[in-house]
Amino acid sequence: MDVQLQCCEPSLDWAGNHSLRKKRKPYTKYQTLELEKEFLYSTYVSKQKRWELARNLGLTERQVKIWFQNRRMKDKKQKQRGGVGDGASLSIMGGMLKEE
Amino acid sequence: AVMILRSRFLDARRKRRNFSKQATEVLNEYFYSHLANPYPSEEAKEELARQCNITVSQVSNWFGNKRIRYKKNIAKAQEEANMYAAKKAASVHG
DNA sequence: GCATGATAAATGAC
DNA sequence: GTCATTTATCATGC
Repeated sequence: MDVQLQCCEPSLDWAGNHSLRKKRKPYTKYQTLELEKEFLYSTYVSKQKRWELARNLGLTERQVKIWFQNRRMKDKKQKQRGGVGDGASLSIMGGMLKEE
Repeated sequence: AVMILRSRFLDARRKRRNFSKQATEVLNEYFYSHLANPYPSEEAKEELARQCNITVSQVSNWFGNKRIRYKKNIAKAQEEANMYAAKKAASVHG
């Protein structure tokens, strides 16, 4: 909880109004799946492919570009974190399978 | 489908644990003592991570959440204050 | 039921 | 391009 009142110094310049920013809108399962599919072939997308993806998924080319940038960062972060085998047991798999 | 399963394992949200009271204390202490500029350097993050026994990424996550939620609470409190101030003013003149 | 930590879109510095 | 952020959302803890 942050109920520490600003008693003396409300001069927090870092808390500026970034409120003109476009609101984050989660992508659909289909959009994410198609993007992930393309990411498997190449972590970098050509301009032609980017145009096709944007058109087929109802996204802008800028959104596709940024998605691949964020996806590469996620990939790097996961690799830094010591790969996939993090000691997860197979017994948990069963619970996941019936969710989808 | 296989990809989704793998992402489920990699998604740490499904195994989230609250930080220890001491760790939260250390982080809050830094945050409020640097309220004018609550952006710890990479070195400071590493030191905080060591003190709190968490990763640097977790320190970054904590400060990111702390900044936005602190700012939001300030804004909400201010909004509430303005609302009651306006209500009081209206009742006086009404 | 919200507080909290982690992740997903989106921006901007460089 | 990377990368540290902002912000909303997700998933969990309690």
